[in-house]
Parts: sequence; structure tokens; C-alpha cells
Amino acid sequence: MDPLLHGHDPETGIVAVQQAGDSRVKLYVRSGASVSAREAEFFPFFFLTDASFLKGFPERHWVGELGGNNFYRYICAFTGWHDMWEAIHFIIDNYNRQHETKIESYTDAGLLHIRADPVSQFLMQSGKTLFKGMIFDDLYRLQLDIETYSPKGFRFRNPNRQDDRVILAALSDNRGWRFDINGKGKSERDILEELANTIKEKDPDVVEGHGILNFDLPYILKRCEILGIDFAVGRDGTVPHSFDPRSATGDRAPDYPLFEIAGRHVVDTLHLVQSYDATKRTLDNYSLAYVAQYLGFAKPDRTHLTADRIPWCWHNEPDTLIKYAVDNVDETKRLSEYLSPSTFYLSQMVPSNYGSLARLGSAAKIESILLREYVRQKHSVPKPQAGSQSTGGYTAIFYTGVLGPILHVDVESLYPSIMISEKIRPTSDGLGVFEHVLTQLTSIRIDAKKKMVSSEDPSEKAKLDALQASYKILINSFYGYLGYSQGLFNDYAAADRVTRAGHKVLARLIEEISNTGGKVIEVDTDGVFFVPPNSVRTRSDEDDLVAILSSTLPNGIRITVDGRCKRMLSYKKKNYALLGYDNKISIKGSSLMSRSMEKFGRYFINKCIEGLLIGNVDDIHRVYESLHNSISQHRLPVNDFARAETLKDSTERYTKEVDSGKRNRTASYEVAIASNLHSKPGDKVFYYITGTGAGVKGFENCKSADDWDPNFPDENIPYYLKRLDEFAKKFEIFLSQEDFHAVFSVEGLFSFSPESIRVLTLPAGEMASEATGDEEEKFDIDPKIWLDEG
DNA sequence: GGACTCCGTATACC
DNA sequence: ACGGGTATACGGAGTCC
Repeated sequence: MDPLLHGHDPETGIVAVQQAGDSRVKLYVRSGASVSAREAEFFPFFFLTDASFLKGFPERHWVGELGGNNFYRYICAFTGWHDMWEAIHFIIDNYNRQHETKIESYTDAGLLHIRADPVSQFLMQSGKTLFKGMIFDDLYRLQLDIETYSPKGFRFRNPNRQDDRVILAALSDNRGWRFDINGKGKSERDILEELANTIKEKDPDVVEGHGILNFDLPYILKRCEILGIDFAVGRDGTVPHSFDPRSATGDRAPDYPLFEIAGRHVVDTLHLVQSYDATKRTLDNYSLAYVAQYLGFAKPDRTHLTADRIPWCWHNEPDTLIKYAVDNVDETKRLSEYLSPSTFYLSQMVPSNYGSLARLGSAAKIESILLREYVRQKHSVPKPQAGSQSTGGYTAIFYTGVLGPILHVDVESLYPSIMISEKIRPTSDGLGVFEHVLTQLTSIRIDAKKKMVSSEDPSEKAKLDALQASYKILINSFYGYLGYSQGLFNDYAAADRVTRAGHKVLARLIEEISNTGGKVIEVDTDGVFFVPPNSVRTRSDEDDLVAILSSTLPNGIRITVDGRCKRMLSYKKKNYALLGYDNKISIKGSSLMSRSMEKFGRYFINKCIEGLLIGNVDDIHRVYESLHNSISQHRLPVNDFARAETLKDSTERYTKEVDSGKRNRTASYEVAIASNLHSKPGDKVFYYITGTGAGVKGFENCKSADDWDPNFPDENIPYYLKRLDEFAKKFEIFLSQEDFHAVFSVEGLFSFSPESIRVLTLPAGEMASEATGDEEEKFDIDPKIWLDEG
């Protein structure tokens, strides 16, 4: 246990910390099956630039001068949370008396720095963290799902309506317990009281649910309020209370109300799924049944029900509804087991509450760790540097076309390795915490991975994997932190040194690959796609090649095989498609295929890519022709050509900015306004283009997809034919001019013959100008058969 | 009116 | 595993001929 990384207090088993009054916190400590509570003192504090701002503040307080010469040279501590805020207002008033430009909030002039969350403050000053000495399964977790009934004629459930009610609840825990409260023949009061008593009796550390923050909890609490029930499930006997998260970034944060149950944590698996998909972008929707299916732990006999079937089911087959709810809690448990552990293990390091950690950015996690040590050593703290980073990752494309076989190698932890080996760290970090923590994390991650590989026990393996994954999240954020504008310890020059060193490593790697006779196709930041030399035919040849390449790179820099595939369709930087040895195709990049594209376009591009990769040009021609005909004859349903766009701003804001000339009109907002629904940011709009002529303005000729009438289709045929040709144009670079026109045309006098058509492979980018003329280079596309595969 | 550039917004990769 | 740099597409406005 490293004190800088895990905090300097070794106390184990803390499962929850909550503020208890103005100057105390309550700690809940688990020891085996029992949990005990105790109170502890804490002193609210903040960092201040100039102690004179607090001169004359009447309440009891301490001002300590800190070591070093950083911007925030004083730490101010108070006996209570209330006094601390009084002091902040005192400082603002003081400042406004002395300065012309007035400030309203403590964030305005950067006079002081504060973590406005009392639990973080306590953890920071005490050096304690949650869950020390525990593994994920030691945490006692309870899953919850309720079903509700809305009277006939109402599509949506609404707890405020007299006749809306909770009809049943299903519960489970991570010790194998399952329970349901069947509301048949029970009053809603009975159900809710039994639910509250069950939760109190089971006494979980965590309450989990899919959509629990948006639906289950608010619904339950509203019904309890109407019925006059005390839903006192807090560990101190209090009712859950909601609070608005202070969205630090402000503009685009999806503000949902959060709930706090005293002494416990509330985990919404829906939010876990959302953040999981934010980077992966592979999920079609976030419904529990779909995600469970996708991740492979849905039971074959899982009960499926749509919301509109629930009333019928409740009247005719209540047992099916109960089974449905039980399946829901089962899957919620599995989902949480899959997505929660990395946050759990991060909680053992970062001085933050379990729930808030999931919402915290990675920069804030690192900064909390740094600040904890600065508080302990009573050292002054810097303010963020102004400026910006001037370089980023290295990108290049050398060939377009269809090439293969492909090896994708990447430099393992490129930026962290560079930061460690070249000792790059923020200049303002006088205590050297940044470097220490990064080095420490890296070495314990390697340890965990080693142990994971050699472990025989699957549950031990899973624990170590979660552990190393949580280290990785932190490790990968250190570079980003250097260039983060709000980071107290940011250092743009250091960030630039890292990226420049990265360029050098990549340039070296590209050179070495070429030296061995490999053809480099595309490079992005830390990965290289290339065609290995002909002599490399088996996996062990590949491993040998990678070992040779690794040995030519600077110490501490290693490369690994990230993937291998039969062929690659190289289109543009960050845009390519791969044909795997399992014949699966994966497409990357928004320019080839974007979510905002019309459905028929996505289908068409998919077919084109498939045709080019497997060498079936005939198919491409046929798909083009059939789509061309379908569009011309109004045979596509509206879903195939409507566009889905997400509104980023309110329609009011849009109208205001259009009127003041700040922004152009766009189809999506015009449709939202015309359809007269109250649309809010984040809403999706489905629309299509009407009018005559391919060149119409979208914002003047758009209609909601709901208004499309299959009996009187009014979509703009020339416009959608133009769209089809625009999609086809993406493939121009892969074919000669004649071939291109032959493939992407409707049958003329002569029928299409695919025999003579060849797919071009051309030097791209800077190489294109170096190459003599435009002639094609010859590549063997000869998927190798791996000896160890089938 | 077409060709061109410039700009803001959106999406996606690492 | 949300932060920022890099890359690309697209619609619309302004400009020039």
C-alpha cells in the first residue's frame, strides 16, 4: 500500500462516509457481516492566495502559511461547513470593495481553491479512502426493480396520478438471495412498507438498479409522499434525499437528479452503461435486456415484456410479470459485477465517494490524489497555467486501397512510458507527487497483470483484472492532465515534450518496419497498420518480427501486436475497414460511416466495403442499381432515408441565435419547431427532405418523419439520388474512372461485366507527390493461412 | 447561377 | 472509461465571375 497513492491512513473496511451535521462526518465500517458506525471530526478548508482577504473574519478559523512558492500559499480551516461558506462570502465582499470588476462566485477570480464536497474534504485531510482491504464482492450489494400500473388511457406512468401505483417489487443481492413482493391482493401501502423494511433489514452497502435514479427511486418516494409513508431506508433512519449535481462544466452535462441514502451508495447501472458506451459506441440502446444480451449473460429463458404489455400482464398473468422483474434484478446484478469493479478499486485510491467517482473526470481523480499529499505536507498549490498545447499525436496515411495481410502493432502505453523514462512532470509539482504516483501505478499494474496471468483461480483472476483496469484508467490520464486547461498542475510545455517524443518513437518504428520490408499503411498516435514482409507467414514469425522491432526502440518502449487481419480497406486518416480472419468486417471512422447517415446510405456503404474487401464488385453494382430504383419509385420506407439528429440546444436558444445572425438555420431545429412538441436538448429529431430538385436548401424543405405518408410519399427523389451518388463517390479512389462509372450506374445498353474491374492501391498523402505519376503499386493480396488456426 | 472559400457544427479516432 | 488534439464531412453564407 503506497501512502501517496492510497492515502496515508490505513484504516480498512470503510464502506461509507456521510456528512453528519456541520462539523462531523459519520463513518460506516464493515467487519465481516456486521457494520458499525462512528462519528469523526472534520475541519472544512480551502486554499487561499492572500491571507489578508480573511482579515477581520469574525468566526473561529485557522490560517496556515504553506511551504513553497506556488499561487495558493495559505490553507484556511474552519470548525464548521457553515462558517467556511461565511468566510467565502466574506472574501468575495472584501475583494469587491477593493476592485472595480466585481465577482459573484468564488470561482470567478481564482482567489481560492476548494473541493466543495464535504466527503472528499474529509477523505483528503484524513488520508482515509473507502473500501481499503476489501475486494469487490465483500461489498454487500442489493438490486431493486419495481413495476407500476397506470390507469387505462395513459401511455406514460406518472406517480402524481391518483390511480398510478406500485404493483410489485423484486429484490436480489450478491449473496444469492432473491425476493419478490407480489402486490396481488396487497395495498400499495403494504408493498412500500414491506419494501422499506426489507431494505432496512438486509442493510446493504449499495443499492443498485437499472434506471433507479430516473425512475424507481423517484417513483417510490413520490408514492410514499402521497400515501404518507416514511421510506426511512437510510442507515441513520433518514429518508433518501435528492440533490442536483453541481455540473462543473455547465453546458452539456445531462442533469439528472441524484439520490443519497444515508450510509449507503446508489448505483444506477444505466449510467454505468452510458459511460461504458461513450467511448465504445457499440450499443444500439441501453435497455437492460439488450445490454445483458450483448454482454453475453442473458439467460435463454429470460422473460421479455414491453411497457405497454404490463397492464395486460398484471391482469392475466401476474406470475409472468414477477418473473420479468426477477430477471431484471438478476441482470442488473451481473451488469454491475461487470461494470462496477474498476470504480470500486479506484475508490481505494482517490479521496472521493464511490458514487461521485463514477461521475468524476479522470483529471479530477489525479488532482485529488495530488492535493491530498499537498495538504498532508502543508505545501502551497499552483493555479492552472494559461495557454494551450501546440502538438498532439502523430498521424499519417501512406496508402489507400485494399491491402493485406495486415498486422496492427501498437506501442504499449506510449505516453506514460515516455513520461516515466524521460522524467516529464509538471514544473509546478515541487513535491514530485505526479511522478511518484505514475511510476508506482505503472509498477503495481505490471505486478497485477503478472499475478493475473499466473493465477489459476478464476475469481482471483477477475479481481486482478479489475484492479489492473482501474490502474490503467488512471495511468492513461496523466498525459491528458498535463494539457488540461483547468488542471491546477497543468503544464503545456511538458505535454508538448511528451507528444514530440511520441513522434520520434513512431518515426523510428515506421523506419524499422520499412527496413524489414514491411509496407506501412496508416499510423495514428501509437499504432501502425502495415503489410508484413513476405517472409513473415506464421504467428511465431510475427512475434519474432515484433521482438526485432521492439529491440530497435528506446529503452522502456515496447510494442505489441494489437490485431491481425486478412485485408484492410484504407480510405483516409482515422478511416478504414478491416476484414478479419473470421471474415467479420469492422469499419472505423466517421467519414466512411457515420451514425448521422441515412439508413440506406449506411447499408449501401456497408455493401460497398464488403464488396471491395472480398473482391465482389458485382454485388456493389447490383446494390447500387437496386437502391437507385427503389429511391426513384418511392419504394423506400421513411426510416430508410430519414436522418436522426440530436438537438444540442433548446429551440429557444436556436431561434434567438438565428435571429441575431449568430448561427445558420438547420433542418433539425426547424423540424422540431414546426412539429410543436416541447423539445429539449438531447432530444432526437427524425426528418427527411422534401421539395423538388437535388439542390434544395435542407432547412426550407424538411419534414418530420412522423408526417411522412406512405400513400402520398413526398420525399425529394433527386435529392436522395444525389445522396446515393455522394455515398458512391467515397469509393472513387479505389477504382479507375471507367470502372467507377461502370460500377455505379444503372443498366444501360450493355450489361455490367465485373471481370475486368480491378481495385486500385495508391500511395497517399505526402507519398503520392513523391511517387512517379499516378501509377498503381503492386501488392500481393494473399491472405496467409496460419498454421495454428484451423 | 456556378465555383470557390470560410465558418460552425457534428462525428469519430486515439 | 470525457479530455484534448487531429481528421473529416457537411450545410450554409458570402464573394467573385
